[in-house]
Amino acid sequence: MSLRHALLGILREGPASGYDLLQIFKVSLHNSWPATQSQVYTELTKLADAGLLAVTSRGPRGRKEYTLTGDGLAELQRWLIETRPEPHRNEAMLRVFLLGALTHDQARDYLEWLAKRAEDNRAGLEALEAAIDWNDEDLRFYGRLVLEYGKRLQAVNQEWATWAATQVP
Amino acid sequence: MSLRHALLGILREGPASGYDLLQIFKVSLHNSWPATQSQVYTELTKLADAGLLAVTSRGPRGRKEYTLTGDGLAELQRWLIETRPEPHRNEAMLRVFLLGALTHDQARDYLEWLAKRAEDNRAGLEALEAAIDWNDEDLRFYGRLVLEYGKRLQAVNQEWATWAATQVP
DNA sequence: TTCCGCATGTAATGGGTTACATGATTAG
DNA sequence: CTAATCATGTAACCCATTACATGCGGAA
Repeated sequence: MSLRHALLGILREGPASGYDLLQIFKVSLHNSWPATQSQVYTELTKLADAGLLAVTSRGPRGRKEYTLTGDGLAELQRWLIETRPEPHRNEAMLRVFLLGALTHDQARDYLEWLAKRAEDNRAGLEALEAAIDWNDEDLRFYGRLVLEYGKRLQAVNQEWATWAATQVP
Repeated sequence: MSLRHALLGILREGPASGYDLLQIFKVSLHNSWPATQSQVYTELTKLADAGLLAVTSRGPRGRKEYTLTGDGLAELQRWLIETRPEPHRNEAMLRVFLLGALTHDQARDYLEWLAKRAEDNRAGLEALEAAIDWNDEDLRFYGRLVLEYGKRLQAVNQEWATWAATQVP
């Protein structure tokens, strides 16, 4: 259950509405933790019911602004300290594992597509880096580390996929 | 719905029981696509009902051996050719994003733990590589590519996490 | 006044995890 | 005989995705 903690974490920066949070998910968090509109709104309601968030103001069009409570911050810290991430699924690699079911040409196509996607992703991250105005806040600081990771990861993805395509007979 | 295709793909190598498949998931596939016992058995039943697999023999203790059908192979190929993987969630990075909620010491601990885990994973992959007896079959060939990817990925993970830990004030 | 963007909510469905439940066979 | 391993199945719960459904406010 990590969406919950992602929301608590973003709200640590300051109050925001569900709509605001969705925009943040679209730009900064999309690469590490995608979330849908439906999911965000239902989770916010649950978090407010549980007392981890509070509705602190209401605006036009039914807009509700949520603020992190003391309990919410405590839960976020507990989760970060007491639990550790599980290794995650990698569908791209599962597919490589199964490529023996295709012809060599088809397999090579897939690997070349992976290389291209990695290159596109890398370019997207460079663009994001240029677009963000970096203040010295905590989230910006750690966001920078995540961005650096993304760039390194996409570089490896691209190098590996390019190499792998040459290995197919 | 990828577990379905993972099962079809493994059964392309030859008939196997649910129990056999679980062992394969434990050793070879655990890193790219973990699956639970419960999930494997229910999915096998569904696949047989759909005609993508057939029960071709029965052994002691109710053992059922499943064989890939023509329809099953066709579905596997269709999935590999017509669909492409979505980018996946990365909980480890989500956590980095949220580390501003902790003290610098606690954040550094987490990053150092990540580095250590990457090192352990890498060692595990080396051991796996040494343990596998490599025949020249398709699945072995592509399995080798996946293994190479795993090693490169863990190397980047380790380098990045080690570097990131030094960046924390 | 019309369209776009803001803004929220819910229902159906599917996949994954945990837990429960059972029992046969074989090696020591 | 007894423990470990082989072997399968099901129910409850949670999370995520897709689709449906609604409506206000501001800009042109």
